[in-house]
Amino acid sequence: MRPKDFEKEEAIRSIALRIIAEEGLENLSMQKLAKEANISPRTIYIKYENKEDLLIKLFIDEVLGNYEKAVLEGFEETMNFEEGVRKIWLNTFKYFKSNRQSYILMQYGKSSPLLNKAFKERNINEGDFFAPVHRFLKRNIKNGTIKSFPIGVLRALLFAPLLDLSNEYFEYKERPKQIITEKVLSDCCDAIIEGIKL
Amino acid sequence: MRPKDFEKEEAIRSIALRIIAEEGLENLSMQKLAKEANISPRTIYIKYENKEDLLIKLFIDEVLGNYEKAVLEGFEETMNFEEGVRKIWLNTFKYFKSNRQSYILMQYGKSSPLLNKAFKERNINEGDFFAPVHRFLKRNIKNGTIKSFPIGVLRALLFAPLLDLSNEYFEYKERPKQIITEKVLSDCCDAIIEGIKL
DNA sequence: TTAGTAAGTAAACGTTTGTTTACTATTAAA
DNA sequence: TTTAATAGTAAACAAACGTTTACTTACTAA
Repeated sequence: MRPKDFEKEEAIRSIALRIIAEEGLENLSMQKLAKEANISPRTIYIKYENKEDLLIKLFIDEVLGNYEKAVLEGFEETMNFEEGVRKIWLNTFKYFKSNRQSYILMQYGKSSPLLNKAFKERNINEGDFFAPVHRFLKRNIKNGTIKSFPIGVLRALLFAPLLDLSNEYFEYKERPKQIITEKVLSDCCDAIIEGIKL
Repeated sequence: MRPKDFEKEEAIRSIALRIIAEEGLENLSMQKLAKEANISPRTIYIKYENKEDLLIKLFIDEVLGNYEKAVLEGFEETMNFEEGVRKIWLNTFKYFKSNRQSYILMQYGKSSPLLNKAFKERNINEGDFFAPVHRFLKRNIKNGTIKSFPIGVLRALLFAPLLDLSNEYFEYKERPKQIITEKVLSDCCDAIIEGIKL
């Protein structure tokens, strides 16, 4: 049996992500994707059932998976609250900083009816990702270290501004005076921690 | 001269928004839009140059415009810091609560290459929206009421969690126990204000 | 009352869409 | 060296795409 060519599989994924991020999902077609990857359209259908299947697997495996891995690098749920939150903040910002594609796809995931549908069908909920962070937060509530908000609310308060800050970084990237310096980022993190601690 | 039928114009806009929010931008076609609005495709081209023009005007006028109006209702830039921030929080949440479509389109706007391109071409920047809020924030920095972050950073810290909280509200809407109660929302607002005040 | 004009329609334009058919290439196992 | 099976290709399919052409309708100003 002829073995799969994993280089082709990788090409399909990376080129698809590039087109979505740079030209928008509405401009991703199977034929365009095949052409840019130098393969026949049929080859995509060997690896994915159809376009919807491709998009969903792309998002769950590549976007969410890589994001989670980058964010949790070096994070231990036994860290103290300040240390843990700061670690996640720096990891997240570092990841998006060198990876604008992921930022765009992440935002896209929040609004896409297709992906929301897929998540419901597969019974995937947000708690399945970042489980160590959730346990970390729960422990710190029990400890009495932080205010007792529902997990989803804590996640919003602690990490939602990060996506906007990453975007702010891109907006001003070409300008002479960088706005999101390490100091600003660190001060932001402090401000948020301050408001959430008991 | 035969006058424009404004009901048709309104139908085009509201149906287009519905399709984008419920089925995704990739499923909005001019023919589908015309069919659902009970008009000829040609009629859309009387009111908009092409599909891109329709999408951009739709987003700037309907989505951003209505959002700004709802958020600023009853807000005065002379309010004191806590009062002003709380007003915006409650307005925003109330708006998204009864208007999930806008939430989805708002998120879409953040990721869409098409809209980002349009903003650059037209020299629209975020400062053009919510000017009263920006002046309000600047005054409170000068006052020494709050920490001296760049405006874009303050905006992220103060208002970014709101979008996620609105989504959290939807996620749990059908469940017996509501998570985002008025009390939780108010406590969140307090926590953020606490971290930002000097 | 009528002439002029923009609004609107029905139907079609050439392209591109997602996907499939019919075929060839490449490899592991027998 | 042959066999069986999957990977991959080139070309095509009907359907849908954005947009336009040719025409009709409805109203205003003269």
